[in-house]
Amino acid sequence: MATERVEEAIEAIRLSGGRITVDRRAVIEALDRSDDHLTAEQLADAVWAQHPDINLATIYRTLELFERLDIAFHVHIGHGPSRWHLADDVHHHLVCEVCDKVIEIPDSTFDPLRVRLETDTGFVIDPHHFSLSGRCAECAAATPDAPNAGEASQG
Amino acid sequence: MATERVEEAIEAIRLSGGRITVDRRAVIEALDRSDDHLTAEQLADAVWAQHPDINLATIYRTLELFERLDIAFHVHIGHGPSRWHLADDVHHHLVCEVCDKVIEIPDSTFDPLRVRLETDTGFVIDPHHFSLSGRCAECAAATPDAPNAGEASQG
DNA sequence: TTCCGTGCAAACAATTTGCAATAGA
DNA sequence: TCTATTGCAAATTGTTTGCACGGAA
Repeated sequence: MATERVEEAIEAIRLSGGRITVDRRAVIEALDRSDDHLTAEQLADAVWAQHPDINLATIYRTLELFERLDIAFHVHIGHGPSRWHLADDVHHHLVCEVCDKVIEIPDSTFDPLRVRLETDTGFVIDPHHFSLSGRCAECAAATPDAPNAGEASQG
Repeated sequence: MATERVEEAIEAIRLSGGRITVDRRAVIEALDRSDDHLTAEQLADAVWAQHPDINLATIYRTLELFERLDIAFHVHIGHGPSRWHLADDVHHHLVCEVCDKVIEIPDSTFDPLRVRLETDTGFVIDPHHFSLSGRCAECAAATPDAPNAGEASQG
Protein backbone atom coordinates (compact mmCIF):
# COMPACT_ATOMS: atom_id res chain seq x y z
CA MET A 1 0.00 0.00 0.00
CA ALA A 2 2.79 2.41 0.84
CA THR A 3 4.22 2.77 -2.63
CA GLU A 4 7.49 4.45 -3.36
CA ARG A 5 5.90 7.77 -4.20
CA VAL A 6 3.89 7.75 -1.01
CA GLU A 7 7.11 7.27 0.94
CA GLU A 8 8.84 10.03 -1.01
CA ALA A 9 6.03 12.44 -0.30
CA ILE A 10 6.11 11.67 3.41
CA GLU A 11 9.86 12.14 3.44
CA ALA A 12 9.44 15.51 1.72
CA ILE A 13 7.04 16.66 4.41
CA ARG A 14 9.41 15.50 7.12
CA LEU A 15 12.40 17.23 5.51
CA SER A 16 10.47 20.48 5.28
CA GLY A 17 9.84 20.38 9.00
CA GLY A 18 6.17 19.44 8.69
CA ARG A 19 4.41 16.86 10.79
CA ILE A 20 3.29 13.51 9.47
CA THR A 21 -0.38 13.20 10.30
CA VAL A 22 -3.06 10.67 9.56
CA ASP A 23 -4.82 13.25 7.39
CA ARG A 24 -1.80 14.04 5.26
CA ARG A 25 -0.98 10.38 4.78
CA ALA A 26 -4.58 9.75 3.79
CA VAL A 27 -4.49 12.45 1.12
CA ILE A 28 -1.23 11.18 -0.34
CA GLU A 29 -2.56 7.63 -0.43
CA ALA A 30 -5.80 8.72 -2.07
CA LEU A 31 -3.84 10.57 -4.74
CA ASP A 32 -1.58 7.59 -5.19
CA ARG A 33 -4.35 5.08 -5.65
CA SER A 34 -6.57 7.21 -7.91
CA ASP A 35 -5.82 8.30 -11.41
CA ASP A 36 -5.01 11.95 -11.83
CA HIS A 37 -7.52 14.62 -12.90
CA LEU A 38 -9.24 14.47 -9.51
CA THR A 39 -11.09 17.51 -8.29
CA ALA A 40 -10.77 18.35 -4.60
CA GLU A 41 -14.28 17.02 -4.14
CA GLN A 42 -13.49 13.73 -5.87
CA LEU A 43 -10.29 13.45 -3.92
CA ALA A 44 -12.26 14.00 -0.73
CA ASP A 45 -14.53 11.10 -1.67
CA ALA A 46 -11.48 8.92 -2.18
CA VAL A 47 -10.09 10.00 1.18
CA TRP A 48 -13.41 9.47 2.92
CA ALA A 49 -13.62 5.92 1.63
CA GLN A 50 -10.83 5.15 4.10
CA HIS A 51 -11.13 7.99 6.64
CA PRO A 52 -14.68 9.34 6.71
CA ASP A 53 -13.97 11.99 9.35
CA ILE A 54 -11.30 14.02 7.58
CA ASN A 55 -12.48 17.56 6.99
CA LEU A 56 -12.72 19.07 3.53
CA ALA A 57 -10.91 22.21 4.67
CA THR A 58 -8.04 20.03 5.82
CA ILE A 59 -7.88 18.44 2.40
CA TYR A 60 -7.64 21.86 0.78
CA ARG A 61 -4.95 22.92 3.25
CA THR A 62 -3.07 19.69 2.64
CA LEU A 63 -3.16 20.17 -1.13
CA GLU A 64 -1.86 23.69 -0.69
CA LEU A 65 1.01 22.31 1.36
CA PHE A 66 1.71 19.61 -1.20
CA GLU A 67 1.92 22.18 -3.93
CA ARG A 68 4.42 24.24 -1.94
CA LEU A 69 6.53 21.11 -1.44
CA ASP A 70 6.26 20.01 -5.08
CA ILE A 71 4.48 16.84 -3.99
CA ALA A 72 1.34 17.48 -6.01
CA PHE A 73 0.02 20.02 -8.48
CA HIS A 74 -3.25 21.22 -9.80
CA VAL A 75 -4.19 21.86 -13.40
CA HIS A 76 -7.03 23.75 -14.96
CA ILE A 77 -8.87 21.62 -17.45
CA GLY A 78 -11.56 23.51 -19.28
CA HIS A 79 -13.98 25.16 -16.91
CA GLY A 80 -14.76 23.90 -13.47
CA PRO A 81 -12.67 23.23 -10.41
CA SER A 82 -8.95 22.56 -10.26
CA ARG A 83 -7.77 19.00 -10.72
CA TRP A 84 -4.96 17.39 -8.79
CA HIS A 85 -2.21 14.93 -9.51
CA LEU A 86 1.04 13.75 -7.98
CA ALA A 87 4.14 15.56 -9.16
CA ASP A 88 5.73 12.65 -10.98
CA ASP A 89 2.95 12.36 -13.51
CA VAL A 90 3.74 15.09 -16.02
CA HIS A 91 1.64 15.28 -19.11
CA HIS A 92 -0.68 17.72 -20.82
CA HIS A 93 -4.33 17.91 -21.62
CA LEU A 94 -6.32 18.83 -24.67
CA VAL A 95 -9.96 19.58 -23.87
CA CYS A 96 -12.59 19.36 -26.58
CA GLU A 97 -14.93 22.33 -26.30
CA VAL A 98 -17.70 20.44 -28.03
CA CYS A 99 -17.81 17.08 -26.27
CA ASP A 100 -15.63 17.82 -23.22
CA LYS A 101 -13.36 14.90 -23.99
CA VAL A 102 -9.91 15.14 -22.41
CA ILE A 103 -6.96 13.87 -24.42
CA GLU A 104 -3.61 13.36 -22.74
CA ILE A 105 -0.48 14.11 -24.67
CA PRO A 106 3.16 13.67 -23.70
CA ASP A 107 5.24 16.61 -22.62
CA SER A 108 7.51 16.24 -25.64
CA THR A 109 4.72 17.40 -27.93
CA PHE A 110 5.43 20.88 -26.67
CA ASP A 111 9.12 20.87 -27.50
CA PRO A 112 8.79 22.88 -30.74
CA LEU A 113 6.68 25.52 -29.03
CA ARG A 114 8.98 25.52 -26.02
CA VAL A 115 12.03 26.17 -28.16
CA ARG A 116 10.29 28.85 -30.13
CA LEU A 117 9.04 30.70 -27.06
CA GLU A 118 12.43 30.61 -25.39
CA THR A 119 14.06 31.93 -28.52
CA ASP A 120 11.49 34.64 -29.15
CA THR A 121 10.72 35.81 -25.63
CA GLY A 122 12.92 33.99 -23.12
CA PHE A 123 9.77 32.62 -21.56
CA VAL A 124 10.07 29.13 -20.09
CA ILE A 125 6.77 27.26 -20.13
CA ASP A 126 6.04 24.92 -17.25
CA PRO A 127 5.47 21.24 -17.89
CA HIS A 128 2.17 21.29 -16.05
CA HIS A 129 -0.67 23.52 -14.99
CA PHE A 130 -2.36 24.42 -18.24
CA SER A 131 -4.58 22.71 -20.73
CA LEU A 132 -5.39 23.58 -24.32
CA SER A 133 -8.89 24.01 -25.69
CA GLY A 134 -10.08 23.17 -29.15
CA ARG A 135 -11.98 20.47 -30.96
CA CYS A 136 -11.14 16.80 -30.99
CA ALA A 137 -10.79 15.00 -34.31
CA GLU A 138 -14.41 13.80 -34.37
CA CYS A 139 -15.94 17.12 -33.38
CA ALA A 140 -13.67 19.04 -35.73
CA ALA A 141 -14.81 16.80 -38.57
CA ALA A 142 -18.44 17.31 -37.60
CA THR A 143 -18.22 21.11 -37.54
CA PRO A 144 -15.49 22.04 -40.00
CA ASP A 145 -16.61 25.65 -40.50
CA ALA A 146 -17.46 26.60 -36.94
CA PRO A 147 -14.27 27.38 -35.11
CA ASN A 148 -16.23 28.34 -32.00
CA ALA A 149 -18.98 25.79 -32.10
CA GLY A 150 -19.91 24.66 -28.63
CA GLU A 151 -17.91 27.40 -27.01
CA ALA A 152 -20.69 28.65 -24.79
CA SER A 153 -21.07 25.30 -23.14
CA GLN A 154 -17.44 24.68 -22.40
CA GLY A 155 -15.60 27.98 -22.27
CA MET B 1 -18.06 56.58 -30.70
CA ALA B 2 -19.81 53.87 -32.69
CA THR B 3 -16.76 52.22 -34.19
CA GLU B 4 -16.94 49.64 -36.89
CA ARG B 5 -16.70 46.73 -34.52
CA VAL B 6 -19.47 48.13 -32.34
CA GLU B 7 -21.69 48.28 -35.42
CA GLU B 8 -20.73 44.77 -36.42
CA ALA B 9 -21.59 43.44 -32.99
CA ILE B 10 -24.97 45.15 -33.02
CA GLU B 11 -25.67 43.77 -36.46
CA ALA B 12 -24.77 40.27 -35.24
CA ILE B 13 -27.29 40.55 -32.41
CA ARG B 14 -29.95 41.79 -34.82
CA LEU B 15 -29.26 38.97 -37.29
CA SER B 16 -29.57 36.39 -34.55
CA GLY B 17 -33.01 37.67 -33.69
CA GLY B 18 -31.95 39.35 -30.47
CA ARG B 19 -33.07 42.78 -29.35
CA ILE B 20 -30.79 45.79 -29.34
CA THR B 21 -31.01 47.20 -25.84
CA VAL B 22 -29.29 50.04 -24.06
CA ASP B 23 -27.57 47.50 -21.81
CA ARG B 24 -26.16 45.43 -24.64
CA ARG B 25 -24.94 48.47 -26.50
CA ALA B 26 -23.31 49.71 -23.31
CA VAL B 27 -21.42 46.46 -22.83
CA ILE B 28 -20.19 46.42 -26.41
CA GLU B 29 -19.05 50.02 -26.16
CA ALA B 30 -17.26 49.38 -22.89
CA LEU B 31 -15.44 46.43 -24.43
CA ASP B 32 -14.63 48.51 -27.48
CA ARG B 33 -13.15 51.42 -25.58
CA SER B 34 -11.18 49.38 -23.02
CA ASP B 35 -8.20 47.21 -23.70
CA ASP B 36 -8.80 43.52 -23.48
CA HIS B 37 -8.06 41.37 -20.40
CA LEU B 38 -11.00 42.89 -18.54
CA THR B 39 -12.65 40.87 -15.79
CA ALA B 40 -16.43 41.01 -15.57
CA GLU B 41 -16.02 43.28 -12.56
CA GLN B 42 -13.68 45.65 -14.41
CA LEU B 43 -15.97 45.62 -17.40
CA ALA B 44 -18.86 46.48 -15.11
CA ASP B 45 -16.92 49.50 -13.85
CA ALA B 46 -16.37 50.61 -17.42
CA VAL B 47 -20.05 50.16 -18.19
CA TRP B 48 -21.10 51.98 -15.02
CA ALA B 49 -18.98 54.98 -15.94
CA GLN B 50 -21.58 55.65 -18.63
CA HIS B 51 -24.64 53.78 -17.35
CA PRO B 52 -24.51 53.45 -13.56
CA ASP B 53 -27.78 51.53 -13.30
CA ILE B 54 -27.00 48.49 -15.40
CA ASN B 55 -27.11 45.36 -13.31
CA LEU B 56 -24.12 43.07 -12.90
CA ALA B 57 -26.23 40.00 -13.64
CA THR B 58 -27.24 41.60 -16.92
CA ILE B 59 -23.60 42.12 -17.80
CA TYR B 60 -22.91 38.44 -17.16
CA ARG B 61 -25.93 37.46 -19.25
CA THR B 62 -24.84 39.79 -22.01
CA LEU B 63 -21.34 38.35 -22.07
CA GLU B 64 -22.81 34.87 -22.28
CA LEU B 65 -24.87 36.00 -25.28
CA PHE B 66 -21.85 37.62 -26.91
CA GLU B 67 -19.89 34.44 -26.57
CA ARG B 68 -22.67 32.44 -28.22
CA LEU B 69 -22.71 34.93 -31.10
CA ASP B 70 -18.91 35.03 -31.41
CA ILE B 71 -18.92 38.71 -30.53
CA ALA B 72 -16.67 38.38 -27.51
CA PHE B 73 -14.73 35.68 -25.71
CA HIS B 74 -13.28 35.02 -22.33
CA VAL B 75 -9.85 33.67 -21.54
CA HIS B 76 -8.39 32.20 -18.41
CA ILE B 77 -5.20 33.95 -17.46
CA GLY B 78 -3.50 32.36 -14.50
CA HIS B 79 -5.82 32.12 -11.53
CA GLY B 80 -8.64 34.50 -10.88
CA PRO B 81 -11.75 35.39 -12.81
CA SER B 82 -12.29 35.11 -16.56
CA ARG B 83 -11.16 37.98 -18.75
CA TRP B 84 -13.05 39.29 -21.72
CA HIS B 85 -12.17 40.68 -25.12
CA LEU B 86 -13.83 41.36 -28.44
CA ALA B 87 -13.61 38.59 -30.99
CA ASP B 88 -11.43 40.39 -33.49
CA ASP B 89 -8.50 40.66 -31.12
CA VAL B 90 -6.93 37.21 -31.30
CA HIS B 91 -3.70 36.69 -29.49
CA HIS B 92 -2.33 34.53 -26.71
CA HIS B 93 -1.03 35.03 -23.24
CA LEU B 94 1.97 33.83 -21.34
CA VAL B 95 1.60 34.27 -17.59
CA CYS B 96 4.65 34.36 -15.38
CA GLU B 97 4.04 32.28 -12.26
CA VAL B 98 6.60 34.22 -10.31
CA CYS B 99 5.78 37.85 -11.02
CA ASP B 100 2.33 37.50 -12.61
CA LYS B 101 3.44 39.42 -15.69
CA VAL B 102 1.32 38.78 -18.78
CA ILE B 103 3.07 38.65 -22.14
CA GLU B 104 1.05 38.76 -25.34
CA ILE B 105 2.21 36.73 -28.29
CA PRO B 106 0.79 36.50 -31.78
CA ASP B 107 -1.30 33.57 -32.87
CA SER B 108 1.31 32.49 -35.40
CA THR B 109 3.64 31.45 -32.61
CA PHE B 110 1.43 28.42 -32.17
CA ASP B 111 1.63 27.28 -35.76
CA PRO B 112 4.27 24.58 -35.16
CA LEU B 113 2.32 23.15 -32.24
CA ARG B 114 -0.92 23.42 -34.17
CA VAL B 115 0.47 21.44 -37.09
CA ARG B 116 1.96 18.84 -34.82
CA LEU B 117 -1.23 18.32 -32.84
CA GLU B 118 -3.34 18.03 -35.94
CA THR B 119 -0.95 15.51 -37.41
CA ASP B 120 -0.61 13.47 -34.23
CA THR B 121 -4.14 13.57 -32.86
CA GLY B 122 -6.44 15.42 -35.25
CA PHE B 123 -7.08 17.91 -32.48
CA VAL B 124 -7.65 21.49 -33.66
CA ILE B 125 -6.59 24.02 -31.04
CA ASP B 126 -8.63 27.19 -30.77
CA PRO B 127 -6.97 30.54 -31.32
CA HIS B 128 -8.20 31.83 -28.00
CA HIS B 129 -9.34 30.77 -24.55
CA PHE B 130 -6.19 29.47 -22.95
CA SER B 131 -3.04 30.91 -21.54
CA LEU B 132 0.29 29.29 -20.83
CA SER B 133 2.05 29.38 -17.48
CA GLY B 134 5.74 29.47 -16.89
CA ARG B 135 8.45 31.92 -16.00
CA CYS B 136 9.28 35.10 -17.87
CA ALA B 137 12.85 35.74 -19.00
CA GLU B 138 13.80 37.72 -15.90
CA CYS B 139 12.26 35.33 -13.41
CA ALA B 140 13.65 32.31 -15.23
CA ALA B 141 17.11 33.84 -15.01
CA ALA B 142 16.64 34.55 -11.32
CA THR B 143 15.57 31.00 -10.45
CA PRO B 144 17.23 28.74 -13.01
CA ASP B 145 16.97 25.56 -10.94
CA ALA B 146 13.48 25.90 -9.57
CA PRO B 147 11.01 24.92 -12.24
CA ASN B 148 8.13 25.37 -9.82
CA ALA B 149 9.31 28.41 -7.95
CA GLY B 150 6.44 30.67 -7.12
CA GLU B 151 3.89 28.10 -8.08
CA ALA B 152 1.95 28.23 -4.86
CA SER B 153 1.25 31.92 -5.29
CA GLN B 154 0.15 31.80 -8.87
CA GLY B 155 -1.08 28.29 -9.56
C1' DT C 1 5.45 20.74 26.71
C1' DT C 2 5.06 23.23 22.43
C1' DC C 3 3.26 24.61 18.62
C1' DC C 4 1.59 22.74 14.32
C1' DG C 5 -2.47 20.84 12.33
C1' DT C 6 -7.37 20.16 12.53
C1' DG C 7 -12.56 20.74 12.90
C1' DC C 8 -16.16 23.67 12.55
C1' DA C 9 -18.68 27.23 10.95
C1' DA C 10 -18.67 31.26 8.73
C1' DA C 11 -16.76 34.24 5.06
C1' DC C 12 -15.57 34.59 0.39
C1' DA C 13 -15.41 35.52 -4.73
C1' DA C 14 -17.31 34.75 -9.02
C1' DT C 15 -21.14 33.52 -11.15
C1' DT C 16 -25.88 31.76 -11.97
C1' DT C 17 -30.81 31.53 -11.36
C1' DG C 18 -36.07 32.32 -10.40
C1' DC C 19 -39.49 35.34 -10.94
C1' DA C 20 -42.08 39.42 -11.50
C1' DA C 21 -41.72 43.92 -13.83
C1' DT C 22 -40.32 46.34 -18.20
C1' DA C 23 -39.40 47.62 -22.54
C1' DG C 24 -37.87 46.49 -27.63
C1' DA C 25 -39.93 45.11 -32.21
C1' DT D 1 -49.24 43.61 -28.24
C1' DC D 2 -46.08 40.02 -27.17
C1' DT D 3 -42.31 38.03 -25.44
C1' DA D 4 -37.27 38.80 -24.89
C1' DT D 5 -34.66 41.23 -21.50
C1' DT D 6 -33.85 43.14 -17.07
C1' DG D 7 -33.56 43.97 -11.89
C1' DC D 8 -33.34 42.16 -7.63
C1' DA D 9 -32.32 39.02 -4.31
C1' DA D 10 -31.18 34.64 -3.24
C1' DA D 11 -28.78 30.38 -4.41
C1' DT D 12 -24.56 27.97 -6.01
C1' DT D 13 -19.95 26.44 -6.45
C1' DG D 14 -15.33 26.17 -5.13
C1' DT D 15 -12.30 27.62 -1.89
C1' DT D 16 -10.38 30.20 2.14
C1' DT D 17 -10.18 31.82 6.89
C1' DG D 18 -10.54 32.63 12.20
C1' DC D 19 -10.35 30.53 16.26
C1' DA D 20 -10.27 27.24 19.91
C1' DC D 21 -9.02 22.42 20.64
C1' DG D 22 -6.08 18.22 20.07
C1' DG D 23 -2.28 15.59 18.81
C1' DA D 24 2.78 15.00 16.64
C1' DA D 25 7.54 15.74 18.06
